[in-house]
Amino acid sequence: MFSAPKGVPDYIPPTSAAFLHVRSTLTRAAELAGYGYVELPVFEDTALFARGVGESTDVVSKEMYSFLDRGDRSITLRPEGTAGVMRAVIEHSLDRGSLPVKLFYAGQFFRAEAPQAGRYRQFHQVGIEAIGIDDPALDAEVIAVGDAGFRALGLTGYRLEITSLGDANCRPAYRALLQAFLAKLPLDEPTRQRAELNPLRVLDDKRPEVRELVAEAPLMVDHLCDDCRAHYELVKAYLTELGVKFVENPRMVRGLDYYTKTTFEFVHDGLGAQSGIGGGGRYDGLMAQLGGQELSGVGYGLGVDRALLAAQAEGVLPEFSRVDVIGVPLARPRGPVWSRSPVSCVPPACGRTSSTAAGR
RNA sequence: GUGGGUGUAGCUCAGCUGGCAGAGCACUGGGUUGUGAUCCCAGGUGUCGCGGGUUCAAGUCCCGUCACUCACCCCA
Repeated sequence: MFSAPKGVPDYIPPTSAAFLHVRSTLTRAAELAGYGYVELPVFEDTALFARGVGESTDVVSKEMYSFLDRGDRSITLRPEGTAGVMRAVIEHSLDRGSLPVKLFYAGQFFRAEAPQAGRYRQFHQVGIEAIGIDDPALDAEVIAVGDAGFRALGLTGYRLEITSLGDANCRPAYRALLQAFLAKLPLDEPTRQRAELNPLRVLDDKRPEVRELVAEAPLMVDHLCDDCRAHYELVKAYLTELGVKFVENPRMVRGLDYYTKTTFEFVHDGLGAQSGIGGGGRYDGLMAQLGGQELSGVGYGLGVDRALLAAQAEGVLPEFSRVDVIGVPLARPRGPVWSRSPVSCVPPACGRTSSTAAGR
């Protein structure tokens, strides 16, 4: 007997109806905000992700599904959406029209991780990208659209965390400062290596003893350059203006290298260890890095699978009825019976009769 | 990759200290009924994950193995 590959979910009735509901609710929020749909390939040139996401990230270094195609080209099943959207924008010169370019997508993504509650090897995201405008108002808009999607689902048990990661001006100096701080701490070897590769991640350590050690560590938000600081302050002001509630989390970590300035995450506590139901941020250097113009961008990815789990945990999903009408035969149907009814309808099945019909 | 938990009917699960495999739901057939609803009767429900071992006797105890799962890690 066959079974689905490890870590890959099947959505079957009745849960599949809820899955569609969640996905369409999240995409609807993007449509309502004026974003245009892009349908992009599920696999791309491996180098696109390596360069876009960052060679040193876990996603690229050990979680990609890569293979050689028949022409010996290295192909990778997409682990995230932004790099592919940037590629398409550049390839089709969308960035040469009016800015910002506003796009959304929905689909499957793949990461070869150990499966866990809310973490799958094939998972589903709905994402948006807004490209070409530096204005912090755009950051606030993107965040608000994501928040609106979750709210439309009926979710209330999540919080929005935001912070700023600085940019090429201020982050390198901060990073050196943090590494110098961490080097003086009595950390175990794996953590020491993490401090070397991605020092921010150490700030996010779950172990209480480590949290205590890094309690006094310098934070990026205290070392932002003037430009980044002003940007961050405006994002917060705009969010407040939009009525979007948020909390600042200066220790937030994102898994992709391209983020600059604003980053954010939607966190839900009802899912188990994998609490992020969506996240995103600004990525000002990415377009240029992938061979496009020097254009900024900001976007998010929302986890459909996790949003579904969250909605189930909160009990906010509507009842999904597969059919509105059931046809009952009074005599044995003698051929195919198919209803053209505008309501969903189960006609009497061939080869079956009710005991009533059979008895008369 | 490293730990913990769980593998028994199609599904959800009982099975206490070794002693003949069980319940509910679902399913099939029949009966009642102007529903394929409800109710009643009858019935498949099974390599007890797999392989060894201990024992007169293993679903139960021991070893191994595989799968699933949760957690670390990482993240949507």
